[in-house]
Amino acid sequence: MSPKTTHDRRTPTSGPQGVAQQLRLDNQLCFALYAASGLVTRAYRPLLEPLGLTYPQYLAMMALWEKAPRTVSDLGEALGLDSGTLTPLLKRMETAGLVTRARDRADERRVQVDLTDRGRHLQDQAAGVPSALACALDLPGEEIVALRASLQDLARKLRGTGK
Amino acid sequence: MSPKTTHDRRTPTSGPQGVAQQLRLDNQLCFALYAASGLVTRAYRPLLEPLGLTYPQYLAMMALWEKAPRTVSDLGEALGLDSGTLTPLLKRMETAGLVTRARDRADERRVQVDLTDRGRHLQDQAAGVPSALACALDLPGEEIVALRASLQDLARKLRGTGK
DNA sequence: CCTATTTAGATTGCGCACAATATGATTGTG
DNA sequence: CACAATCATATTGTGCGCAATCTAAATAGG
Repeated sequence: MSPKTTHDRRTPTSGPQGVAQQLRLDNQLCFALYAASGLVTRAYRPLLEPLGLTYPQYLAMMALWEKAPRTVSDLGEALGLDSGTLTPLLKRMETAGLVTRARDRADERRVQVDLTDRGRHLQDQAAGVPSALACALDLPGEEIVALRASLQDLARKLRGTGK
Repeated sequence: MSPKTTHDRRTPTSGPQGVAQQLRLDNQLCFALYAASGLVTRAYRPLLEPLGLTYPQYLAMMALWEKAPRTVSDLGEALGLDSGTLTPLLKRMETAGLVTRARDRADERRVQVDLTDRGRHLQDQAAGVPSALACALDLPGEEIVALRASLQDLARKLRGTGK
């Protein structure tokens, strides 16, 4: 939290017309990120609908396929979501028969989320999803790697300042 | 995490360990995008709160600062949002005194959204937001440009397949 | 003209997403 | 042991975001 910031003098776009230019949607990295993220979620929808999953649920399943059982907060840390989002999401997945939720015997504050057989089995059906989407993205492999690295770099920096 | 490829198993683009490896969160460009987008929205929150705006509302204001009045669908096209999202969002902004919504006299199906004086004035107060966030991102200018270009490229490709 | 189709928004219902708050379990301290 | 502080999760309220559906206005075709 810097008290007074004077960083608006360093860009070549500052000045009388600078502000309006900076506030243009097309010039904003952040809007490009927002728009691309929404488009990707939409692109997943038809692929995930046969599996009965939404995109955030699919991400939660991926986290569980990597490691289960795990606690709600562990899952939240992996996904960058809090309990206010995860609790209802996991309840829906429990209703769908994909996961179980049970209080940890050793520490009753925790809830252990585990996969059901059906949830585990879903991984086989999801096997084709990443490549199907990669196909829709139609980006060269190097660019995917570079883009992912840039985004992870950005995320790392924001995580530092955020919390 | 060596990017070395081994034998193909079932999928055409299988990675080092096959399906399980492809379904790892960290290997997914899409999750990197999802996570980064959420982090950026969170990073904007404290900057926009003094202006009384949420992040999507801020994007809508930017679109209106570029051109106003404009119709709901025109705004929706610029932002990649539909009327189900925009109608309540614009109503909240109307309640906040930032915009007006009025049926087009010439074509009563359309609703023209325009800025109020207060809405126009807000642009001055928002002038420091992009640079403050750029500061938080802490990315070299070239990388921002490259990242934005990659995201826009990706968005263009997805827009083609989506609709 | 007069109906049929198309178009622009609004509405409804569901699912994230998060801040603020509440609840109950565990840990720390005297 | 008491009891305050902390911790993990749940709940509540607000705001996106979209599919499906509805309404009214504009346009097309006969």
